[in-house]
Amino acid sequence: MTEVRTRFAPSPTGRMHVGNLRTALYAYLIAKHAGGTFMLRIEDTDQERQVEGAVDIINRTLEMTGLEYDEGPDKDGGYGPYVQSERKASGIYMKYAKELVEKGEAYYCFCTKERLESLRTQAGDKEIVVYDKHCLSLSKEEIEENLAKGIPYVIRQNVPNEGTTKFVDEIYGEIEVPNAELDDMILIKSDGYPTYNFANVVDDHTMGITHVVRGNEYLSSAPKYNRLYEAFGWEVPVYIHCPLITDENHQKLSKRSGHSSFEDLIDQGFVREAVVNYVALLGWSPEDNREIFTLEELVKAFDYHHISKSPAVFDVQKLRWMNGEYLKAMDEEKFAEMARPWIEKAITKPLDLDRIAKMVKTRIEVFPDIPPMIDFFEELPEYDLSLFTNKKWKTDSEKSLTVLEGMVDSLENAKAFDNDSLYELVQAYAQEQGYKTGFVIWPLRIALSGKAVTPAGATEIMEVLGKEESVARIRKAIEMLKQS
RNA sequence: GGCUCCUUGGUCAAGUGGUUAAGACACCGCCCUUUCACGGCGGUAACAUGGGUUCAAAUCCCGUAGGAGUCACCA
Repeated sequence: MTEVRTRFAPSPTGRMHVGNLRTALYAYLIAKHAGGTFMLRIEDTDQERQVEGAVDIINRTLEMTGLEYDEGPDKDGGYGPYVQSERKASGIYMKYAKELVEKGEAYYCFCTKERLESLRTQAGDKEIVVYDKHCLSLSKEEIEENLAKGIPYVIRQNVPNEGTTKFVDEIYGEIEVPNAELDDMILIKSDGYPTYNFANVVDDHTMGITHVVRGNEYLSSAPKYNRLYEAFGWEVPVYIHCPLITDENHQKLSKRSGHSSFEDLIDQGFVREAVVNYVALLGWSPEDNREIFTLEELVKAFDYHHISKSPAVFDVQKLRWMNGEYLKAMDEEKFAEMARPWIEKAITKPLDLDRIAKMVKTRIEVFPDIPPMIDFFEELPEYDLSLFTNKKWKTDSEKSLTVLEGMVDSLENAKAFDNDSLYELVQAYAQEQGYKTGFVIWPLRIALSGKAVTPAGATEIMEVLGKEESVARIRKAIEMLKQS
């Protein structure tokens, strides 16, 4: 059996959205699962859409996600160059295009933009152009003459209007389309660059790609590819079209519609492993019911035959859950380090930030959840006295006042101000008074944090806050309660 | 509009002729708990639709409906 070779072939036009990322992931997994080669090829045939620094983004994203390629622009594996503009310079595309012209599978076209415009027709809510093969009838002499005159030209694929073309996709099975539907697509543009479609076929073949992994949006152009492979007499690779990833409105994810790129997600506080893990599960499922996978585990488990056909909605909710799982499983030091900048957004005082990180670790899903959760450490927020009323603990402002007044002195005089000692103190007081512990804890929490929900118990908050601040906050609560 | 693909709970999904139609997220309830969270237990909720084929259909066939993709000198 021949080695499996897959490729990720992005065009450098900006940030990488999750659909792209998943395509890259699947291509990587398919290659690695089979012990094959994963390649990066840069498709920069559109000179106008180039975006400065986009190649860096691609590299950075692949590096961050762990999708290490075996061959690429900076890693020659003998199939280079790996950048299409460099391959174009060698004349490879033109050479193959001319070969097709020789075979009658392609032809020169000198039509002007204006003439093409006149072919434009309305189709539903869209305008489309179907080329009318006008230049196919040009004689050899006319073509020579036009070329000699330097009239701009393109080379188009010649698809007959009769018959049908079939192709086989590993996921979708056999698909057959009428040739009349297949436009005579441009192979070589008037600037001499190949189009994506043509460069793809030439490169995939010359670079030994065995499995073409790409998005479902290309499904309808696959038959044209097949015709090209057949015209050249090349072996058709295995096609694996991945189902679309859509937003909650079932529209294809795209940069243009403002959908999140991988880097956006990282900026939003997701961890890279969680994003990769989540994206792997959009459109593919393992044989067992497992959901949490490292990249290595995905490599082992990934069988592309289990890729599904129907589009998948990108569900941020579930990504958040998964991210939370990753945070919980993360080791403490690493979490503290990653959480640090978010903690510092809310806290400038010299508190025990690692301790706070620990509190927050099992209670958040993404890092941005942190600041609003802990801001009370920095400064006691204004709060409503109604917070002192709690049904479960059967307490209210009046009872809270009693409790706080009953506790404040012993807290002030406490020798040890750590969590355990404080808890003992609270418990002792509760027992002595015949209260439930929660009945005492509740007012303390409110007084200390001004919040009904805190990332830790009252005694732990006191430890972090320190005696002075804690007592001050409790006294303040007593004042407020008295006044009301 | 033509062509192509898709259609199991709100979402991701298992399921390939016989199942009480898994599981996860979300939601709800209970338990645990120093609140919340975590964790544990439980619950609501699905085979788009109409015809076939078959003893038997979520699974096979046909139609219908709905959705999506695509129809550039963009990829």
